Amino acid sequence: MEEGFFTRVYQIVERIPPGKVATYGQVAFLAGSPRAARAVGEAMRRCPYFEVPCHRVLNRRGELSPAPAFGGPGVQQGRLEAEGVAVGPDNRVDLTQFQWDGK
DNA sequence: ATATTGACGGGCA
DNA sequence: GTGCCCGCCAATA
Repeated sequence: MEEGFFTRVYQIVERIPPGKVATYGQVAFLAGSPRAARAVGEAMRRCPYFEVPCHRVLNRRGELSPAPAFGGPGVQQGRLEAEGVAVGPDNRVDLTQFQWDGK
């Protein structure tokens, strides 16, 4: 019963606890395709359900996704800070401190 | 069916 | 540490 690669990615993203963030590569790895980070980005861009905390998924550098894609500047940053994630002045997060362990 | 795109990752300068 | 090139996977036109 394969519901699609996207659905699997959404399940993993929903597993990310508040106050933590994950990289596209990590989600792709948990999804079963460690090289499908790009496909994960597409899934996040779609974000069909609001239950999917796509704002917690960052790139390998801990940079937040393009603000326009989130409906406006500061949206993703505001959500992360509201959960306890410190966002730097360059819209970056310290992955060494906030990256999800995957458990 | 093929071609192009896209919220990416790793390696090297 | 940042920036550029190439490669990977899945979805869309």
